[in-house]
Amino acid sequence: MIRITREADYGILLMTYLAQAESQALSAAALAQQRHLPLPMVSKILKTLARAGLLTSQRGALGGYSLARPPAAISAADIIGALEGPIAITECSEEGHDGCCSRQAYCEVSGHWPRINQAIFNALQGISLLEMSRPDPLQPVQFHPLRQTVTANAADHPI
Amino acid sequence: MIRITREADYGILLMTYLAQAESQALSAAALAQQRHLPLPMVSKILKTLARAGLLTSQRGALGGYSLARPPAAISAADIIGALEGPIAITECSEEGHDGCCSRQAYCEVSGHWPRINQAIFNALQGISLLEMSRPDPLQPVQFHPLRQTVTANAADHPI
DNA sequence: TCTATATAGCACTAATCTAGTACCGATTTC
DNA sequence: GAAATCGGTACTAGATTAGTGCTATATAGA
Ligand code: FES
Ligand code: FES
Repeated sequence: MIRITREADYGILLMTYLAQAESQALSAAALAQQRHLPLPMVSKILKTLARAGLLTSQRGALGGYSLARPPAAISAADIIGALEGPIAITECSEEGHDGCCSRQAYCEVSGHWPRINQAIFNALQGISLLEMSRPDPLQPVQFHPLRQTVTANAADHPI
Repeated sequence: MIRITREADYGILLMTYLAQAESQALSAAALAQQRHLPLPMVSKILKTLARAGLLTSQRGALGGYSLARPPAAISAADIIGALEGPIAITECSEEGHDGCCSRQAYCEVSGHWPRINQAIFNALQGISLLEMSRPDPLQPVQFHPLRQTVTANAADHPI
C-alpha cells in the first residue's frame, strides 16, 4: 500500500516534537517517554537523523538532540529520505544497478518511473516540518480531490 | 524507501502493454512472454486487476484480458491501489482500526497524515496509463525540481 | 579525578511481509 | 469432448522490518 517503514513514521513523530521545543535539546529518553515509543527504537532513529544532518547532538550529561535547521527548512521528504534512503519507488529506478534494470530491453515504461518518483518526491518535499508540527490542521480528515483522471472515483480510495 | 511491491510494479508493466494493444484481448501467457515476467505472477496479477474492474476477462480458448476503460481513464493510482489496497502510508492513517491508532492520545501529527497521503495520491492520480504507455517520454531521466523547501538540496536525493 | 548521564556505532534475533509456485474448478472455442 | 484459458485459494521460501543489546566515547558536575 505504498507505505513507509515504522522507523520513518516514528521519525516524523519525533521531529514534530522537537520542532515544538525548537532550540532546547531533548534526550532520547525524554522523547521516548513523551511520544510513548520504545526507547531503543527512538535512540536508533535519532542517531540516524543526526548522522543525516537533520539533528545536532550533544553528548554527555544534559546532552540531547535538537533540530539542525528551522522547522520550515525541513521537509517530510528530508526525514523519510534520511531514514529509508533515497526515494525510489521501484527496483528499476534505483541507482547503482549499473544504472539500469534487467527488464529494460522489454520495457517501455522505463522513462516514466523517474517521473512517478519525482511526483511523489515533490509531494513530500512540499510538506514542511513547520506545517506538520502545528497542533491542529485547518483541513481535518476531509477529502479534497485536486487532479483526477476522467472516470476515477474518489470514493474507491478511502485514503 | 517508499516502495511499491513488485506486484504493482509488474502490474504497471502489464497494463502499459495492454494499453498499446488497446482493444485486442491478450492471454496471460502472451503477456508474460512479451514482458519476460514469470507466468504465475502475471496470471495472479491479471486476476486481481480484473476483479478490481480495470480489466475485462474472456474465458476459454482464444480468451484473454483487455482494458476495461480507455488508457486515459486509468491512472497509476488506480493500478497501484488495486494491487496493494488503499494508499495509506502509515499504520495510523489506515481505516478499520476502529478509526484511530493507539498513539493518537500523544500525537499531534495525526491530522497531517491524511494530507500527506492525499499529496501522494494526487501525484499518482495525475499520471494516466496513456502517458505511461507512450513509447518515450518527452522528459527523459533529467531532474526537474518544482516545489522545494528552503534549504533542501535536490542533489541529496538522486531519485 | 570520579561518577552519572547521554550519544555513537555495531551486531543480533524474531516476527512479518513479499515473491513466487501449485493445484483444482469453471468457461469457452473448435 | 478436448484443448485452451481464466477464477480462486492455499502454500513455501526468502527478504525485510521491528525491536533489542552491548560496548565505546564524550560531557557535566561533585
Ligand atoms: S522496469 Fe526497469 S526498465 Fe522498465
Ligand atoms: S501516529 Fe496515529 S494518531 Fe498520530
